[in-house]
Amino acid sequence: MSSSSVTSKVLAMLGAFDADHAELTLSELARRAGISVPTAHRRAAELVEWGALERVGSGRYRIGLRLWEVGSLAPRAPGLRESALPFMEDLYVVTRQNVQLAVRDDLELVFVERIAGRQAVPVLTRVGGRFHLHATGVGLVLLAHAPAEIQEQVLAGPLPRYTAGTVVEPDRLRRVLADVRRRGYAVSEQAVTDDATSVAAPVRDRAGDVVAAVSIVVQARSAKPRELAPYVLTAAQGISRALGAGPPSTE
Amino acid sequence: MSSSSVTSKVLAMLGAFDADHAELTLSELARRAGISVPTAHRRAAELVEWGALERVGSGRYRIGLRLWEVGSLAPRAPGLRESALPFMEDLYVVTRQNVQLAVRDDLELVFVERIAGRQAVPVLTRVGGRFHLHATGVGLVLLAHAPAEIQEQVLAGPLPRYTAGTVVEPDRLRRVLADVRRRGYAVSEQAVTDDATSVAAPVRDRAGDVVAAVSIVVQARSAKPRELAPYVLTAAQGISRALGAGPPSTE
DNA sequence: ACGCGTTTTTCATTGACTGGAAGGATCGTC
DNA sequence: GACGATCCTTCCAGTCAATGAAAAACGCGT
Repeated sequence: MSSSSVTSKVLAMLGAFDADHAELTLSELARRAGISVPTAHRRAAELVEWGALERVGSGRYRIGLRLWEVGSLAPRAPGLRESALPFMEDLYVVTRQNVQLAVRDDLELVFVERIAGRQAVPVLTRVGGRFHLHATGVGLVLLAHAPAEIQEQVLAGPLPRYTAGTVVEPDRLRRVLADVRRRGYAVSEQAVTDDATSVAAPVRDRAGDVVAAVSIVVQARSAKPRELAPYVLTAAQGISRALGAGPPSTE
Repeated sequence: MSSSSVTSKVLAMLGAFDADHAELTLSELARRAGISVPTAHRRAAELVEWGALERVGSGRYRIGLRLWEVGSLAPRAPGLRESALPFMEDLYVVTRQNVQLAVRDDLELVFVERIAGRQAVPVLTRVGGRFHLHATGVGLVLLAHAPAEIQEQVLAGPLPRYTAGTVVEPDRLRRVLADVRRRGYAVSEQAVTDDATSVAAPVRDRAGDVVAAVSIVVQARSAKPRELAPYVLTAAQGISRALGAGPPSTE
């Protein structure tokens, strides 16, 4: 795909938006997409007409409802979320803590769903957002069960440090991952923020492959991972069953 | 936008997918998008490389995770959902029934969020799906508060009938809409399926405009709309407050 | 009214795009 | 294994949609 094709330019325009740049002027959009202003203007007009972009009163562009609608057909995120939500609800009702669901895409995780009650600890995640695999509970589960070449690529770094508790030494992370697989769930203690601990478990599909991870995120100072794990594992098993997975077995 | 532009063809390809056609062969994709097979093949390759489409083992195409990620930035759906979810959770915990959030796009509603416990009545909605405005609870709320020209267009029909209870006569629908505005909430009794009744209330933004509607859907035979309304109204007011709306006032 | 930055339009040029045709791949049937 | 049908992938001569520099229009602040 050459960066001179129309499709690549249109996609670059869609990719110009992120959580910190949810609204863009035409000039900003052109600059971030790496194309000329008149070209961005013309392509934007088509995208607006179709609904992929919307233009607000100030003349700024933002992502449109239609794009989200079409994106809602993606089986790996909203489709998965549909199956997982009842079990995540149950987990939320029982624990009243943040419940999260994530999938792996290449070397990163993508947050698919999050249930956050109003008393829950603040988390840095955003549904639809991406994150590194090596620090969060869900990330550790996804990494521990990822193909070997993915694990090697992640372990080859860079592994950013978020807190003093983030595991960034490859050898140590390897042992953490082996522990996740042996134990059947992951604990991430103050590895992303100093006040949060998460417990995560793997979600499997019909073929038995780990396709997602579900977790709860609690206050670090009141965290009791060993007590929480059965709840998370139960939710993960429920979701797995909904995805057609067989009964859980020891790995 | 001419149907001969590249952008329109790419968008037509994305639009070729729907809930009943979540996976498509190249030939189906080309046919549904109205373009030639070689053109679809080339554009699909670019879309796959970027992540907007994914290709599965059978060679079929489906919507890709990246498109959903970008779509998650759309303020009118997932952004709104973020603010609404805690209040919807509360409503779900109290009622244990289906909770839905929808927005209006032109002459239709789009379901933005749905919380469905496992004991709740089956509903026909899909997050990201569209529906007519004149039958569901959320649709009636959105229509009742829509600009006059939108209301006139919807009332001009066609108004499909789903059940014997669907209001399809324009004069009668007008009175229903006036009732929704006067009362402050909408009741849709067996208007979509024979076994479901929904109670819906308006969600307002900072400017006081109705930007969404929230509802619960319950079994028709056990429905008591007047008892349920306060719960729905409370959730709607909570969401409105989260969106920056002022205190509720009599309309 | 003026200056400046942003947006929108113009237009000659051309490179990206096109689809019919050909070839390859897959699958089911005999 | 041969054959036919369908789908997928590539080729290529011709076309036309796309391009960006430049100009015009617009909006805002002083």
